[in-house]
Amino acid sequence: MGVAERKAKEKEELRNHILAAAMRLFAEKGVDNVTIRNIADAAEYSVGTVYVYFKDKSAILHALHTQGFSDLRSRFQILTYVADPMERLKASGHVYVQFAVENPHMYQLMFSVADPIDHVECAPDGKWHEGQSTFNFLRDMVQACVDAGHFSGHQPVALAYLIWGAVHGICSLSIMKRASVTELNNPVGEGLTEFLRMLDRL
Amino acid sequence: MGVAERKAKEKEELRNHILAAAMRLFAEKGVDNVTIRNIADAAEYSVGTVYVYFKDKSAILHALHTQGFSDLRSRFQILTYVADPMERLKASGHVYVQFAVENPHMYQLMFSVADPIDHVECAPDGKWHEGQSTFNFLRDMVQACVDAGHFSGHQPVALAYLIWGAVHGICSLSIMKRASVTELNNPVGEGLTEFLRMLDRL
DNA sequence: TTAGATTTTGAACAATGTTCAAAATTTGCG
DNA sequence: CGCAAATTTTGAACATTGTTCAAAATCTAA
Repeated sequence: MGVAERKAKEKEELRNHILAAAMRLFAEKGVDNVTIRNIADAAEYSVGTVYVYFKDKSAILHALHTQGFSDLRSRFQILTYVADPMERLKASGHVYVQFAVENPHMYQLMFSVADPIDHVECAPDGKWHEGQSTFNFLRDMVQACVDAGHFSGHQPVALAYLIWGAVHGICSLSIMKRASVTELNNPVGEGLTEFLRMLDRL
Repeated sequence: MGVAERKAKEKEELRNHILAAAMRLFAEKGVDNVTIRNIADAAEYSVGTVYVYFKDKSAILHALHTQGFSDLRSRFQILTYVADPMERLKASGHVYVQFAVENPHMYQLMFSVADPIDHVECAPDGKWHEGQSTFNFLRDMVQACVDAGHFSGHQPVALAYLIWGAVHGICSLSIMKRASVTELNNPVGEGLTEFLRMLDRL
């Protein structure tokens, strides 16, 4: 059945081709300014073909956001080589913030757009694996810090959520253009510095 | 000129009438699910009339978000009576979180939707007064804490931004349905507890 | 009363997500 | 190769959105 195989591969290739075109447009123009017709044009296929490979626009946005989490996780992967858990945790803060600042549109899609989660909720599984595995990585790092004697008096999982929230918050406010009121030159960087200084004392 | 006065009052009343209808729909269905036609229907006027009183949809969303900030600030007002600055700061965290949890759609509009800021940027002034005055309130509270001997080694404005970001982050992740992966019963409440515990030690 | 000003209307337009019958292409077989 | 069936691709068509604007309806003032 060599033909069936080749066909399957071609289908997958075209799907990726459309996705790549969507990603290009999207990184440049942001979620709100990409249309299905844009994507079809960029991929050099018709609108109908896009709908053969993706159920609807939410499916495309979900696929893109999945790539974003994949990218973020691969950046975290490097941190495995930082032995001290507290140093690893702080370094991951820098990695996270850098990812957000470098990919604001992707960051917005990953955390401030309803579509990807709506798509997940309608799936048979219903679980948000992208977010789950990323949070687990953070939770385990925090637990390693606790095991190393840090964060006494804190509840590890809740603390992990707070850490995520804090770093997310300073990125999100900046990306959503709410940080200008601080009149800081680099609110994200300075905010992170303050947070890491706090963590260091625990 | 009694007539001109009455006319002016009637214009303002109709504007508020439309806004009130928009607010009702919006609090119930969220930003993404309210259309101009919905608003016109709810206000019992035609689509065209809505456009007489508001330049475009962004103007409506901006007006709504302004009411949200007005509500939030009036909640903060009560805290003026908490004498100890550290207690005041912590109480304001609870007030902020409660506001967000009680008004998720409004919170989303205030911090995770581009429209209000776009509208501000196109205005003659160009400054985001709603956010500015709210941040100033927080900045002054943090400064009062510094004056009372807290937060040594921290930069007040950057710290204020971090505090805002942290509390915003735990609210935002929850409201945008990204917090389910923590498997915490009450991620917002537990996250805030962790944060206030951290602040207490500084 | 009535002419002019003001307010309100809703049909019409462009842009969007989505569908689907038909056209174009590819496959499998005699 | 030739050709029918299966597959893939197409783009016209539909519903819904934000938005505009000439006309209708209403109100004002003399």
